[in-house]
Amino acid sequence: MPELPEVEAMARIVRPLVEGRRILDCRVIHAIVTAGGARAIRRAKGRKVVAVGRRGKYVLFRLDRGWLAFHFRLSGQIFWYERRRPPKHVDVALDFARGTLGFADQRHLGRVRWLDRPEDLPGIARMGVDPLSPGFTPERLRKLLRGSRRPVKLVLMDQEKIAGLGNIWTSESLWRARIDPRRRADRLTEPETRRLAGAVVGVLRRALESCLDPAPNFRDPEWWFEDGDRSIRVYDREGKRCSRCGAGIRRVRQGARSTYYCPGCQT
DNA sequence: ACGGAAACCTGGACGC
DNA sequence: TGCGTCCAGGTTTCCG
Repeated sequence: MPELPEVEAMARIVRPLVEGRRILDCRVIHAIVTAGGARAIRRAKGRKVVAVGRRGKYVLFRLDRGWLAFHFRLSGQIFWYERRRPPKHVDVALDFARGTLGFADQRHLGRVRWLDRPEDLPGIARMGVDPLSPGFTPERLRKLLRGSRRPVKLVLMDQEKIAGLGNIWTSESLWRARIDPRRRADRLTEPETRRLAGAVVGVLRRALESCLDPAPNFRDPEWWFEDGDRSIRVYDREGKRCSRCGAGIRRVRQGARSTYYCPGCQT
């Protein structure tokens, strides 16, 4: 489920728990999340976590030798607990001196990988620009959009172009920029592109703030990001009133998934 | 190269 | 209550 803001929040909250600490043991409970790399994952045993970061929707642990990459897909989660009292659905557990970090995914779609270098993962090697980095400028976005005849929504979600946007925050960004998600990417005007770039950054910053306040509590087996104050204007609001113009929010299918937009003010 | 659709899993919501 | 169907915020793979 998590997109860039949620993943960034998870990286920040997990950082003080594991950075500088040694992984005393690495246990694979459900090998499916290692995508055939269960053996490799266990190499993390005995390694020290040097740094915690995020690339796109990945959380990366840089170890004193090698890397661990976590991807949450739709339902992946992180827990912090006492080794002998694990929460449900933990697939990979990293034991530290002062606690255990669990990667859990009820649906088993998430992935944990051991890597020599982050670029060994194609999804990371081919990753596009991070929308919260200085490299994400209106000019950069313009170049990305100019090269595609696809609907602008699908281009924004293409991780090889822009890394970190998913279905929710893409819909929200387009609403904020007042652009119809079905528009052909290469037909956006320059002012629209500038507006869109600003909207993406604004939406993600605000979402990150709300993901951090209140911050997720990995010790709580029920934790999840607060949905209430996430400033959602169109996502999952089909039939409800647009807060800007009062028209009814619509849902359409794009790339086999739902897009929400306001037909009144997104043109 | 590009775009579309299916596959990967499980559980929840909904209609009958 | 039970059953079937559809849906889910992501990514990879396959196919035309």
